[in-house]
Amino acid sequence: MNLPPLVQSFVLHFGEMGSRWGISRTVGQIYALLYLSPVPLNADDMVEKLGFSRSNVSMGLKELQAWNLVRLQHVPGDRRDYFSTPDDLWTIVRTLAEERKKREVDPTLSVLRDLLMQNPSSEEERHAQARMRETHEMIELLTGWYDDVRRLETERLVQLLSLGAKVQKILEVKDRLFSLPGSRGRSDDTKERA
Amino acid sequence: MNLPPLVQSFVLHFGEMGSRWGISRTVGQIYALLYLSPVPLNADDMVEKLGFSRSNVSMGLKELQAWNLVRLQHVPGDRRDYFSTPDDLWTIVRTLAEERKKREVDPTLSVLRDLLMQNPSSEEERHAQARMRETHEMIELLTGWYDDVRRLETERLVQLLSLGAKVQKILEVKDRLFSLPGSRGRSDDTKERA
DNA sequence: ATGTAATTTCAGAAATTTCTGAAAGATGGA
DNA sequence: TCCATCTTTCAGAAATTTCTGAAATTACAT
Repeated sequence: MNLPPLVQSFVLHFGEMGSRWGISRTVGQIYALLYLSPVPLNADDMVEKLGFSRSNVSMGLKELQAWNLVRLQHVPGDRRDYFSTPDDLWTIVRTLAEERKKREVDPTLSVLRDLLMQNPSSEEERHAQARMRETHEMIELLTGWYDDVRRLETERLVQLLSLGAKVQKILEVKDRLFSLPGSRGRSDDTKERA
Repeated sequence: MNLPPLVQSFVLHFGEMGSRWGISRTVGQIYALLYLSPVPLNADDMVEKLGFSRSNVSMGLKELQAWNLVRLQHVPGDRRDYFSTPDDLWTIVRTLAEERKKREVDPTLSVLRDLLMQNPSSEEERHAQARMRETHEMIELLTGWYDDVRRLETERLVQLLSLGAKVQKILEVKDRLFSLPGSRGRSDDTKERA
């Protein structure tokens, strides 16, 4: 591996982390390298810096493209493909969330919906289905929230995240101000979503 | 595999999903089985229902215990170990988040902090460090938020999630009500966190 | 203590995933 | 067109992960 020490440590760490996620060590390293690079890199650059085979780099780049995580560009007068990551880290995070949802959450939701349609033919299956219904509801709640916040502009999103649980306080104020006495002040909020 | 069809489909699906996460197919299946089961199960039950070796089940249970995802219990007059998942799905989700943070995020933060302490010895390293700083900040923002909301009672958390991006609207109202003219109304919100 | 039932460990087998080199396929001049 | 350069594909090699059976360990009852 042919990299400045700081870069190398980062690249190695992300390789390891990569394998805890769905991606391979190689792909993790390629991405880390691109992420830190001040300029776009071509496949041979990566071969040279990371020290694995040309074909492995090719595979890795293909996978990163499937994840929408890299941009392919061209340098004038050079017909090799150059790759880079988006400059804005938020763009990367959003893409990551989107793609993971597509690969992991959506298929699960679809399986759950399918199983919930079927008729339980025993007490055991009835209980299992109840559990699945619960699971389905939680995932819908979570993805519903995600679907909402991903539409926010980054600045707004950051603001919201910085606030953390303090939103809670503001909600309480709002409840006190606008709810009818006796009401919990939630009905209209929760319904509107649908 | 010796399971009612509904249960089997669910178990198989979670086995596959499991391998997209850090856990093996086996572990995923064991957990899915426990999750759907109306009663606690012992290791032999699992061997019988899932059809893999006793030792594999033992390993799987050990891993699930390391993740804090199962409860070990005993039935009177039987000295085998029985396992179950928490009844409350939120408890499971919270544990999952906690453990994943511990395994994935915390080590990354620590590597980043370490690398940010070091002196860049080239323009390339300087640029890389800037990128790492950005990364570090984003992770801190995200985990800060997480740290905040995980303390909420479940009911409050659900309320917050149901609200989705509509909090934004309420914040705008609050800004209009309480900000000095010309101020963006953010300074106190963001500072208070520290 | 001794025996029995249950659990864990662990070395190697089996399966899966990752990686490579060689060959095939593109692409863009001359 | 042909040639040079770059990229992709793919079959098998290498590495890693998962799984098993046998042996070791633990825990409890007599």
